[in-house]
Amino acid sequence: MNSSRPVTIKDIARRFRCSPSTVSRALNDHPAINEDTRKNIQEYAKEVGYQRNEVSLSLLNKKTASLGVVVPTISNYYETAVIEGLHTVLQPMGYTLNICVTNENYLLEKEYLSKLLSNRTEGIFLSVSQETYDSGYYEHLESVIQRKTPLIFIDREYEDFETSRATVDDYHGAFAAVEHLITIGYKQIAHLKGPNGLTVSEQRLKGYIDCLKKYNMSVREELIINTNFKVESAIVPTKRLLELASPPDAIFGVNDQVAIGAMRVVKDKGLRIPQDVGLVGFDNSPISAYTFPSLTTVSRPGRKIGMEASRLFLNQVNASGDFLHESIVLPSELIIRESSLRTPQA
Amino acid sequence: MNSSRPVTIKDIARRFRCSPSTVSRALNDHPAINEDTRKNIQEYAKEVGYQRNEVSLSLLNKKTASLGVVVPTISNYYETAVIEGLHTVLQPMGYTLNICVTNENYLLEKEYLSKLLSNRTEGIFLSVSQETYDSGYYEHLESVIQRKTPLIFIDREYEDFETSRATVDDYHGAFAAVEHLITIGYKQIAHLKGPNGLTVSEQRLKGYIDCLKKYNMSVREELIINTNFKVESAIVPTKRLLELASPPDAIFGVNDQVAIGAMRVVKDKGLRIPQDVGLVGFDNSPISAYTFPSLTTVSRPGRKIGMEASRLFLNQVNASGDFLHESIVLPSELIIRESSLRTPQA
DNA sequence: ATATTGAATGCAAACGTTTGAAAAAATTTC
DNA sequence: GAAATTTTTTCAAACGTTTGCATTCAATAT
Repeated sequence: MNSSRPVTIKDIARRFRCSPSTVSRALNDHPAINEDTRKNIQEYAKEVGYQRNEVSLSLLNKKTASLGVVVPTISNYYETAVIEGLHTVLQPMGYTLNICVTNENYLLEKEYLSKLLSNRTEGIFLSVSQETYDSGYYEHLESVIQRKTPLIFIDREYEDFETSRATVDDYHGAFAAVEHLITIGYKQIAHLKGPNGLTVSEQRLKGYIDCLKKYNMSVREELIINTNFKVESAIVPTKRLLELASPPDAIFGVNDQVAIGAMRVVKDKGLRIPQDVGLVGFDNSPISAYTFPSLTTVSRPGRKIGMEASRLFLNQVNASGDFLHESIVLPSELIIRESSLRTPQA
Repeated sequence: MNSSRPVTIKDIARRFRCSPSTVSRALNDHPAINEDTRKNIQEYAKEVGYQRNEVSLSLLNKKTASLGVVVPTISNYYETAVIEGLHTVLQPMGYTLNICVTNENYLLEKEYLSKLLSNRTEGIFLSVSQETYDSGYYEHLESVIQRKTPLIFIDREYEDFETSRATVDDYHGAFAAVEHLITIGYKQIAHLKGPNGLTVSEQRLKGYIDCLKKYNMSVREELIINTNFKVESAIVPTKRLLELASPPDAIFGVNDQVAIGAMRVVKDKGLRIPQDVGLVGFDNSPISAYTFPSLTTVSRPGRKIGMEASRLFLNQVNASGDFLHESIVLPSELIIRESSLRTPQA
């Protein structure tokens, strides 16, 4: 070991032959401290690089000013946008964000939550992992609730859980996307859906199906294929779609990544976008505006979600006595670009 | 306030009319504890949801098992890959990663470092922000050094700083990219460079220039234009390039985002890739394999960097006495795809 | 019956800081 | 010059946990 012990208030007290209390007060500009004493101590502290041990303070005050952000991944545009939003509101308030990436893994999520509680985190923002969703376990959430640590769901959620949540209206976003394709004149619309069980996947699927139904279009099972949100997971499914006897003339991807993967396959096949195949994604990731053709997509206000989630957290912290949990649903917005803009056909 | 006080070891002791020590030992399976006592206490603890207060332990043991990861952004593939690599090695060892995003902001970086030190973080992985780079300030780093907290530079670095570092060989990656373009037969190679001052920008620029020189090709100032790594920042520069009297027949982008932006502009102009304009990016981001045409790029081993950085940290922690700082430079690898593969021309 | 052993538990200090109350020191007042 | 007042400093407890050492109590050996 080569780490020298950090200098403490006691060290300084010894140096000045005074009590730790005096040093503490001097450093905190307490009025009842002699001006000279204060100056000397502050100077010396600076000189030796004294830095308050926040750990001890946390213990004393039972306040850690740290918040947990538990997400399945940080390699998506949306997740990083949410984190940015949380950051924007909470960092200036002195909170530290402890970002935990679960990789869609239940055990890891559980471990992180337990660790956050042990570390006396003051609040947790959670987007549950896919495994958690699949397994249906939620005891690890119970312990958060039991501790009365504010728990805010972001994005994905357990329907039947008593907490605040900030989510995007995936359903209407998907609905609008499909409605747009229909309006343009596409007849056979496929959906590259997300993993089963996740709210986002299911809501978008539902929007897709309901919209087809509204317009009296048949819902063909073979036009709905699973992906895992990643670009490469769209390749095989899209190929399968295009090889169908009656292939789709439009594809609605569960996110931009998947839509971009599909775009590649469609072009490889020699088909034109949007003339032969229309394409819509989801997320409005930065790159979607610069693909060729640019990608029609549904914008999710990630930053805003982060900021709203922060607000929900703060509400709960400031609430006296009983607190009613809030659900915020932000609208998503269709962004029409080239990939779906062929001249409308009846 | 509605948060009920978490149950402590003292609470349990009171309940069993025994001392806190006994409870502590019982919970930790200390051998000198009566089997019945142990079982009763453990059961009760579970029942009331006791969870060890790690804050107090941190104070007692002077160990926080938390590490700081300070990065300018998490919205790039590379950065998230690095974090994933750190995570892979350090999470299983019980370390918590505290991810701090500086948004390229010097003051924020400074604040984060100071906070991490105050929280007695046991090590810091740092990719300095652009502002820090520009300003040339580094007092905030001095305090880390002074504290003998292990500091590992990832990616960007201060050349003249006494620490360990894990970086990618940007220079040779860029060199290889440009050499490849030259070999294929491109004659006028432009470079969309990164922000001034950053090691990655400068190293790639240097690789580009040195390679041109090696092949006796002129370095045309007007073919080198700045971007900020983001896709949209490539649009105007690329347009300018293509409108030159003697436009480039190939473009080397400082990263994939920029290259993809350029790709869009080139195609909008009606030029073909790779026939009319060759294109190479940097990062091997997932999407680069699926653009149309797919993007030739230089792969940066982000995950590996994270893992190597972890190793450097662990070395330093386990070192007895004086520790010699290490510099690890991992090779980057040229990934040849469609965007540069026209049939070679002399 | 007493000494010896062994098992089980308790005591007290420690980690670094803050803070109300008490004490000490310096200053003012009469 | 003593009392009253004000200024400055110290004391002690608290936050929750662990741990070396001391203690207690019962069982065994002499």
